Amino acid sequence: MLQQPELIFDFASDHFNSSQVYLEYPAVVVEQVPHQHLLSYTGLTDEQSQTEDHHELLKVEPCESGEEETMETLVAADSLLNMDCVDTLSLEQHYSQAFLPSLSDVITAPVTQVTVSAEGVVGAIDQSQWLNGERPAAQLQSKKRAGKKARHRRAESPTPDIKVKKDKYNKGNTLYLWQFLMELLQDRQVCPRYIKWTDPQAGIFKLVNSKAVARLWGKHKNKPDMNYETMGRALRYYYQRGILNKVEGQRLVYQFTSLPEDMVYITDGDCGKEEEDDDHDRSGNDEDVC
DNA sequence: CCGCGGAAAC
DNA sequence: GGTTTCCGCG
Repeated sequence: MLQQPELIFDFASDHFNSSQVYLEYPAVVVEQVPHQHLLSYTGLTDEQSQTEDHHELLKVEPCESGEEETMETLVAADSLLNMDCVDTLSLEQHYSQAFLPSLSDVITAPVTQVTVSAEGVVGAIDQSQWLNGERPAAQLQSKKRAGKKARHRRAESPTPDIKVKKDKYNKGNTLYLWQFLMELLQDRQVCPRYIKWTDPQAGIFKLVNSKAVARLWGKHKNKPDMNYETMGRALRYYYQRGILNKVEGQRLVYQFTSLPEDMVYITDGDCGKEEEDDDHDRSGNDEDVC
């Protein structure tokens, strides 16, 4: 019934260990980062370094029936996306570098509408990598998790130690736009509402509320003037990089050329349903969307 | 409003 | 390098 916070922490730290190496250092402050929210994106200083704003914004109203995208919901969703909860933190780890070979392969696989993901499940840590393929794949990864065994003490020390990771991948909070969109696609706060799959298995999604998505993106990047026109340009650059395709004829509809191994798909018909393979007792945080 | 890609800045 | 910003055009 109750979930042990220790487990969660263990999960988180273990997770980090598997792909990151930057938490070896004792408590060295490499550099001061001006913005706290930027810091918290690193996922290490999360619990302590939350700003007050986020505390309020965190408690999101389950589901506002209003179709209008209010600023509150947007911000709240954003904060939920980027920090504060372990689940989303672990999500970032999913976006290492690899891609699936191709979507056609995925389609042939007996994939159901709902794919189980490792988030929140202690023990399913190792599937934080994507299947590797031979896309243009601007990024290639040889092997992450070398024999590094950093053990991470997650104690509530009153001294907020600031760590800045200097990894080759994903410096700081640098979620790429395509990663960010995938996060959105897996977040019930925004998925059916602002962005949604139209054909999950084909990687086709629609920016139902382009304005809202752009605003979330702008918030993430700290670009208050972000809009769909600008974000769309970035999206269009993905064409030539083989990350995205445009679904022509359908406005606001794009397609990922490849998908992560353990994407959690949220579809319309799947509103109140949770996707869980095990029937573990769910802690009482169930709040259904819609 | 959406979509496109060149160009340049960041 | 990955956008961001701006633009002319469709």
